[in-house]
Amino acid sequence: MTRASSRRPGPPTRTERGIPEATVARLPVYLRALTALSDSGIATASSEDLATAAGVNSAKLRKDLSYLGSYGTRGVGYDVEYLRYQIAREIGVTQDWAVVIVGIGNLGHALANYSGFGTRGFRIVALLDADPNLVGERIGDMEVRDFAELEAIVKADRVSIGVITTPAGPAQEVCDRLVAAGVTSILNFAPVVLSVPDGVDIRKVDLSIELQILAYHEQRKSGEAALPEVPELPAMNGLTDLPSVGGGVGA
Amino acid sequence: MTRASSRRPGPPTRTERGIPEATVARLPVYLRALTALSDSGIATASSEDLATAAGVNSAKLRKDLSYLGSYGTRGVGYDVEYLRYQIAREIGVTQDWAVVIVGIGNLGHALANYSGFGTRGFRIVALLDADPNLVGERIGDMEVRDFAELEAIVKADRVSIGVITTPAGPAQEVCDRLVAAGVTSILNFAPVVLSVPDGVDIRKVDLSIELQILAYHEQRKSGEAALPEVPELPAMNGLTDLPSVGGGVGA
DNA sequence: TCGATTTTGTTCTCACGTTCACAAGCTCCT
DNA sequence: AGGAGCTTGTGAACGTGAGAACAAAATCGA
Repeated sequence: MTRASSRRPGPPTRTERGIPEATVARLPVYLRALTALSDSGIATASSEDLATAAGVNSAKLRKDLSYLGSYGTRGVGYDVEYLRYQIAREIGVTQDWAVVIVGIGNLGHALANYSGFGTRGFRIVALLDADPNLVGERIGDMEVRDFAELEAIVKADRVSIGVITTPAGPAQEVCDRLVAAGVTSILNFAPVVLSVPDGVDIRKVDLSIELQILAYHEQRKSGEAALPEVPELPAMNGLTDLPSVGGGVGA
Repeated sequence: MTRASSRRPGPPTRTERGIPEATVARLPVYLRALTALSDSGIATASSEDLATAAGVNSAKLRKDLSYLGSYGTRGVGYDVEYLRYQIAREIGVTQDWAVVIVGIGNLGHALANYSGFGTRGFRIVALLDADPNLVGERIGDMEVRDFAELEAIVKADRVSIGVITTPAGPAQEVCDRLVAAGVTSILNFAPVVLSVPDGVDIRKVDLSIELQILAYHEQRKSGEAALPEVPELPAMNGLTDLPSVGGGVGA
């Protein structure tokens, strides 16, 4: 505890038992690669094999794994099953996490039907929507329940992860309700920036942002020097249809 | 060309007219924030206003925008409409990009119905699936067509972006066909690592990876020191059901 | 016209992430 | 037993990204 001040500047301040965020984001990829190897009956794999399967280079993979401990054998490689278990444990998917999905539109439907929810470790305990027309509908072996039941469900099932698949409009309110009910991790598919208090983790998945990033690079490829000629002032007149009331920064 | 060697070490080697990847990933967020401000009738906004709306800090926002040029006015802020146009142009969404979606399962359905496809700038020109039972089905104002028509469609509509929403199995083959047909940007929802030749951009959206990242942090919160006790060798015996044929690195 | 005030654009520094390269350590063969 | 041959784990160099801080430039009021 009091040794906190004695942290020497030697290594890049490897946080106490903390794994770099970039590494955390790759662990699930390694986990999937290991599962695939295991399913093929491969018992041992080198960092090179694993790296290829995971789509990264082997030095990065070895460094990532080194944050978890020394689970390999020099001159041999990694035991697939053993490493798989260690990574699963580190991520936390050896236990089950209860998940609620809020907003049963097209996307909510798709996620609800996602067989096995991608990977084991997650259990959908409720599908919620505020639309009375949707409540009661059966999806797979689940039934859509009223959003008003949120608090009871979160408490009863110890739900720690919420998935928001509502439109942008109600997303912040849904988020607030989730947090108030005790959910501490949120996966947001709505195209808005949600604000949450400290201690709540939030991740965002945004189709249109991904497409726009692709478009940027695409433009660089085909266009190269054929950019739209940098119009210093395009047809701005007439584009601003809105009255611009109260426009501005301060008042 | 020959000036390549004369690159001085002054700034962090700001790539020739190249925008840092981290900045590119944020530009769509700024674009959305600007659109929201514009819709509210705000005509001018400071970097602080914009940063709040976009969920970043203002220094980062200003630095990001500085890569595009000097589009603000000191002491005043940014003209919302003007900046919005400049960012849209830089990203490339002032033109229309033709998109095909391959794999019309639950997720493909959801994306096909996604009204306006999130943001303007993208036009779905075809929904493709290899399943004869799906071909012909109407979704919105589109009809599912046979995957075999891919090449013809890509050529006819100058499709540069492909979205893969198939299961993991056929994803790599679909990807290869897309690339062979001339698609140079791919958005992959299938839970596999796709390999593509140089010059083809690929981005991945993976629900189960996102959930696992959340689970990792969640475990840190509640568990803290209550990790599953680091079993050095768990119930490994019996877990490896598979014959382990040809298992190993070399042969 | 001039100074006060505001806000941008940029520089500098630090932290993080990636990659290289190699010593340490394991297995296998003789 | 001992050396040859691999493969891991890690130290060090390098590149990218984030944030603080400040000079430059614009507006506004007197």
